[in-house]
Amino acid sequence: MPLDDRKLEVLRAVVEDYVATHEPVGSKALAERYQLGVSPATIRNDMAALEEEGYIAQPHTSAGRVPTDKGYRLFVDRLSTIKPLSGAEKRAIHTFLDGAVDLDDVVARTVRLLAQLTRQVAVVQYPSLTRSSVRHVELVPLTPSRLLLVLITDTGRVEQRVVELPRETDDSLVADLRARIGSAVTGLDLPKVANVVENLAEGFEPDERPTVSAIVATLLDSLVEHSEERVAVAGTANLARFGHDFDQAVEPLLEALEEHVVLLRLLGEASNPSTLTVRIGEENEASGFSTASIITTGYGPDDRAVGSMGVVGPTRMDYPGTIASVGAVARYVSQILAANR
Amino acid sequence: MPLDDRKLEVLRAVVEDYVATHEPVGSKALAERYQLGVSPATIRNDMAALEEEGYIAQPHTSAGRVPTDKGYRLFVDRLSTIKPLSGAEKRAIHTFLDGAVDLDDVVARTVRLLAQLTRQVAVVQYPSLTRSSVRHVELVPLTPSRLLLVLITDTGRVEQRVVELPRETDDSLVADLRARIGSAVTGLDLPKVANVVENLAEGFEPDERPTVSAIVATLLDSLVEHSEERVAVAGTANLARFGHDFDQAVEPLLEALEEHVVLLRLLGEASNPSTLTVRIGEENEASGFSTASIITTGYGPDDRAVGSMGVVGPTRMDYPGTIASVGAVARYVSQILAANR
DNA sequence: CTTGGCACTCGGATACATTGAGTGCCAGAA
DNA sequence: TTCTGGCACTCAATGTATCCGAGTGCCAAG
Repeated sequence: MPLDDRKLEVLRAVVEDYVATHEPVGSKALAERYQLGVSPATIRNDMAALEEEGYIAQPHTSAGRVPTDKGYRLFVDRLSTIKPLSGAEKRAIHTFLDGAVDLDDVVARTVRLLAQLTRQVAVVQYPSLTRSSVRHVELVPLTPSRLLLVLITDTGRVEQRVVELPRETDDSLVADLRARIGSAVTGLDLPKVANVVENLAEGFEPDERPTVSAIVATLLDSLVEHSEERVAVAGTANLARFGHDFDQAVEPLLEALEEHVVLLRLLGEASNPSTLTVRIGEENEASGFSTASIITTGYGPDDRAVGSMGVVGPTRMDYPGTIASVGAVARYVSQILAANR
Repeated sequence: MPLDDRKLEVLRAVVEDYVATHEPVGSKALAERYQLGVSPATIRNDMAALEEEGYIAQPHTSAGRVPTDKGYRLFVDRLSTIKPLSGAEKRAIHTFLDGAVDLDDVVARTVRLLAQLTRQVAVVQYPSLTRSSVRHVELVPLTPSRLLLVLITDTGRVEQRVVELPRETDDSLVADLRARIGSAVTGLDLPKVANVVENLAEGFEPDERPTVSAIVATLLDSLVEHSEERVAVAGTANLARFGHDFDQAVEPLLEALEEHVVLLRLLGEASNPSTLTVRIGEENEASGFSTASIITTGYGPDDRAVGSMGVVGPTRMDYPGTIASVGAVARYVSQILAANR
């Protein structure tokens, strides 16, 4: 049996009411609160059909209905329109993000802003190194046998590593190295740095090569091959506050939120800043997220996604509002990144 | 009535049993589990005396006793000896921390290690800028009218800020500036940088002064005056797992843990790495921490504290074990910082 | 000062009755 | 057909009564 328009209207009403009240919703309550133009008995029949198709379910026999994952999915895909942000929300985005002094600050402010707007847990990935290019490489001598390698990307990330040199090295060699490495890699995508840099040592005097190799090895190892993706999390207090919204324990969620590897998998890799993904309940393969929904989107300058951000909340979340918030914040952050390039 | 030795023994037993079982402890259970050498009736009398003095209390008439804040305080101050770490724990500290590649990594690993060892929420403050000195200053031109100011401290912190220049500036001026600012401030404590640097512009040509002033202003404003103290937090999942240990909601705790300003006040400023502070229950003036205890210590190379670290847990925590863990981790981190100097 | 005995207290567990929101189904109306 | 009102039924949640026992305070004897 196909679902006619009224049944879809009933599903929408069930979802909206359940999200608002957090209680199983019965036919009578629906008839009272929504203008469906039919009696509770008719709604009961429709609900029975919706249950038959798996869009809603009963926690127990004598209770109202609750949307299933499938029901939320249909709601998100076909029944909801994105709720425009309020003026206050728009203003909050601007005032919150405009004062950021550097990339770390942008990310920190963004994640707190998202958590505050959506009242859920927010996650923001730092711009991925593998999607960035080199803006500048700096070598800072610390002692004759140690130096600091600083790498600055076009997205504003600044990474540094201490390099232990195999022999004492004077400042002029360091300056020479800085110039040659710099001109070799500046402007390059980080994944391409590997190709360019690995034969760099050959252009030097034999007794300088070990030093060059040490630096190059550090550059490659920790910044290209083992480059860590970093993430920031905020709003875990919202988990405690609205934790009972999840039908299961919040503990596995909190654990997952501390496991950045898991988080990164959850964020997924967005190829395009303008696409927004909603994963509902069991659609998340990660364990512990069966009663959670995740809304993610990419961000980055000029439709080139350099990272992802999103929020994690109970499946019974306000999808239209949350989707609008995540989208708006991502767009504004993308603008900021584009302006700072 | 002064507390004789046996009464103190009883208090110790009450604390230990309550921490182990998390249940109010009665006279009979004490007589069975601890070799106090007296009958339950005698223990009852002692407990009545301890209650009279405010060291223990009864949740309700027909229940056992529970230590009060005052009881824990006495226990910590006079009745407990620091529990030596197990071999596994010592090994964990070493293997966990030895692989750190830079300061951010040291802090990140430390906070996770602490959370894991103590099974509580761990907090680590980054080495304070105000207690650090300048190791290196770098100016990286981004565009003709913007440059990146990078500051590296002796504790390994790397801070960067974008400076908008009032006019276009060529590389040679930047190089000159770098050299002069560098030689002026390298080695100086950050709080002293302000004095040295504010008249630096006077040594330059009049048309260069606005540029110099812009850089100096950024340096002062964001790195000396408004220098943010940063903190890392881990183990919030432990709050959920053992949250019922707190007699009240964990929500205000989670909120406080996201408010880094509050956290910094809680950590307090440790002047000496070897002193360790225990604040129990109501001794924490911060709201929401009335059933929490905080154990903090400073850390830093050579008995010079550059930051604090600690853990937050329920008042009914294993004080001897937690104190030992916090102390050991802080000492090892101090060593690492000393070695990397 | 310590101990065994004893009456007393009271939170928590158990059992059972009551309530009411909500359902499914059916017969009659539109 | 499709909708509606009526009605019996289900079952979680709530309330009530009762019991149980860990634990106490007190007292008199050792």
